[in-house]
Amino acid sequence: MSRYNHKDTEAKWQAVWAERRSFETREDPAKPKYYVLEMFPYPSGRIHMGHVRNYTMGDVVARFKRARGFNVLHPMGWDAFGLPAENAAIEAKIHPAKWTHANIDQMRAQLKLMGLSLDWSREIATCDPAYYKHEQRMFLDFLKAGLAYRKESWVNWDPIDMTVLANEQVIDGRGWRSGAFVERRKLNQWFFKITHFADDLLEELDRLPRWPEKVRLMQRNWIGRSTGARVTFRIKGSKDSIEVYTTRPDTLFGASFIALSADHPLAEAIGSRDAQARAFIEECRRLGTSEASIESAEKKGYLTQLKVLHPLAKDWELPVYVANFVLMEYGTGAIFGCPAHDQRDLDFAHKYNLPVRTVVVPVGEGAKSFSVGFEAYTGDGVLANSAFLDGLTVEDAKKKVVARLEALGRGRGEVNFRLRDWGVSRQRYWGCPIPVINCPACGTVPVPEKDLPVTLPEDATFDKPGNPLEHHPSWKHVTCPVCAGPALRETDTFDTFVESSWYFARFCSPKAEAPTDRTAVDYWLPVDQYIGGVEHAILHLLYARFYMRAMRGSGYVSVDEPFAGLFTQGMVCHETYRSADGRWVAPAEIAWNEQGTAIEAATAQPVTVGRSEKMSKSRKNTVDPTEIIMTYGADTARWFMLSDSPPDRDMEWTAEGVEGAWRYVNRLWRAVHQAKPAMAPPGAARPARFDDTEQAVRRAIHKAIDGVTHDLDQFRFNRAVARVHELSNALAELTGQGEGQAWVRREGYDAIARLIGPLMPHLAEALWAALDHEAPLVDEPWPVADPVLLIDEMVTIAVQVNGKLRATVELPRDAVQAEAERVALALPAVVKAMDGRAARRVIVVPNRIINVVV
RNA sequence: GCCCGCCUGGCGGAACCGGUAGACGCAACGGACUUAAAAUCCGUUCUUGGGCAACCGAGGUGGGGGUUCGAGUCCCCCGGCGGGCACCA
Repeated sequence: MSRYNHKDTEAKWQAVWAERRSFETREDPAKPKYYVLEMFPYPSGRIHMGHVRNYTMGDVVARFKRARGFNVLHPMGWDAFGLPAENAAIEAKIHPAKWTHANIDQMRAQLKLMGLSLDWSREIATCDPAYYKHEQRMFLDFLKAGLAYRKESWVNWDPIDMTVLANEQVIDGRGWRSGAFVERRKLNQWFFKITHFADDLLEELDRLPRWPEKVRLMQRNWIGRSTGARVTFRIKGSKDSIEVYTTRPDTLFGASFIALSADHPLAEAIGSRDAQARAFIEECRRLGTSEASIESAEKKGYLTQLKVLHPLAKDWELPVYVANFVLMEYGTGAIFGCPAHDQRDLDFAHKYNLPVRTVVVPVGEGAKSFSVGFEAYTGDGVLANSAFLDGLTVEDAKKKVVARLEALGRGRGEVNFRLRDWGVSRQRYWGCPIPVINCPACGTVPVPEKDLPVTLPEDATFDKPGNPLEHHPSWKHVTCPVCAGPALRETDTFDTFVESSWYFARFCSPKAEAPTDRTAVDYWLPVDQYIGGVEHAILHLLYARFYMRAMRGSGYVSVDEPFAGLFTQGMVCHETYRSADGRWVAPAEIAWNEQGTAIEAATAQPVTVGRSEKMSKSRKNTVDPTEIIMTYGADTARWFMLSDSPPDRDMEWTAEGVEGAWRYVNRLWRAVHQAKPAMAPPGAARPARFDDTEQAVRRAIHKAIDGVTHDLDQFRFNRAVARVHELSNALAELTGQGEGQAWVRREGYDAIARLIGPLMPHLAEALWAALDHEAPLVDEPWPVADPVLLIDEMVTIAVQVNGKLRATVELPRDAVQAEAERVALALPAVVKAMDGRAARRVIVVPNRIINVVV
């Protein structure tokens, strides 16, 4: 027996799979399909451990489902547009396309070392015109369908990246990528009308049972549906009125002011003739999103000359403020303030000496005695001081007041969403060009389909800030397809989230003439199991859900929901190391001295060991997957990834852990070779009888098969790994030479090879071949447990006295209750614990526990 | 501030539907093999008391309370950690 050689073995089996085209897939209506997809990577240059974890999990699922008879689609591609390529162009003077493709080549080679069961014939890169031309074509469809539109709007402007960001890309007032404080600017922007599907996107979340509840909740909150009312306040001495949106129309009689957003048209109108108002509005805008601490920003208002009339009471006038805390983008951009029942309104009222009228009284409090002090009352209760609403519950009052407003023509029930339309314009080169032409005579004209794709000019320059497409001398100058006059091409490109919103559909028919081939997408979609990081819980997953609906509307697919199952994996973490002068030190540069303290290998100086954190370049606590694969092999890396930590939780990468996995790989290899001399040949006839030891090991084998099957079905990879360990420990107990043992040994090691097939595919193949099987394991079916062996004949039953364990007893399975009780009560330890007292009650849970109560 | 999740040995974690807490791995310690080391193999390891021992007892799943014959698991309160949203009317 030779030592296990991971390099030769892994290369050999990868070549075998490639040669047999084991993972190339076609539609086959005769077989059940299973579409497994991991979130495709951005080609940053090198794969990292997060990728390894993600793709290992996906590969386990793909190989497992394949063995269980599914026609499995498991593709891979590249999310290839994006800023880093452009930054490389600026910094390293290399063209984004060249940079991107070089990275893809390198990462593909790295991924291939992992032995993933991918159908590489379907590989796509989103920066390829053969991909994005379909995106452009679908955009034209969306435009026709009214799902894409352009509007002048306030945008989040990233002054470093010199581009617009979606709301979702602004984190704590900073650009998600550059970290720069975001400014507010008014620009003409393209939008996708995601709000058109707001209700549907929300409701369908309830029909995604195989999504984590956490993700569904996050999307629910993000969509933010609220039920309320739109109320019209007439302006005193004018025909005009102010519309407000409220979720608490029941508190209308507690109103003491109206507040307008600084961006409200009426506020702007006031500003145009009132210098003080104008100054205030400008102050609000400067604040915008650019201050990190909106939270601490003071609530301020400017009192206008306007008065409005209460819609439900005679001669009740309310003052109108312009306020810095009212958002134009939500509701109507105006609110009515009810200080008694809203904390922010209460603070505002105190600041500007406005009345506080309590109109909801908690149940059990007297209407006279209860009043609001410095804390607004937002709970449930009964209406008071509210005319026709008095005595009603909040719930009933809402209904009644809305009915009254509707009858008077002063308002109506309305639903609002927090969700905003998706701004997709980016002032960047390395993205998909938006296929429209702006003609001074004809306005916005779609690029005719025959002129697609609109490709990026290759000779763009990256030496000055801003959009290279805008700077390009000729690219944007075109003739209008309608009037043939001079016109300008749209120089904005799509947000890269557009490409990732439909790539999974393209994988079904990656070479189709049209964006999709209906036969293919109807066969494969939806994705049965999608796997990726929880950081995409909102943006990517919501956009993709929107996109499927839009694509369905244009006839490209017949499903609304792209991902039937979703699994969000945890992060890969590692200890951090810092030198005395504060530098981060990479794990590869760390050594341990004789006292067991960490030192920097190069300088022999001690380093401080910090807590385990997500692997990141900035903390330098990364471990290079390729180096691990070179040293230990892909199977070791995969095995360690799957061991110990549940896949949805963060895991810690440790050198000891990898070593442990490596030892196990070698132990299994040795065990099979040592067992072989006393092992029945494949397909040997089963002996007529097994002795107790043999029968016990057979039980262990079949329980392992059954357990691992369930574990893999439920993403409990760590448990599956533990079960394989248990099985190999059990097999090691077989030390005899007899015919029965030889047969059980065969059964056991065959089972192990099959069970680790999805987990450590190369080692599994090598063991399978060493076990004298001719055909490769990759085409072998998944083992099936013998149900007879899953049931024990004898069971160990715990015996408690007053809930405390006193003894255990071996009984035949399904023993008669009375018999079990008799045996238990006779046990010396039980008799002792009962101390002469009579049993008041005996609880017998069959095959499990007996509890004697005295 | 609002919403959600989590808390089990030295560590990662097991524990089906409320039924023997600590599977499996890591680490540590002891031993075997070896001139020695590595590798490998065997054994021990929740805490604590008693015993030469096999063993016998007590306590134990963040803290407190409750439901139950029985709670890591269910309920209430408190604490800690993590995540999401955050002027959303």
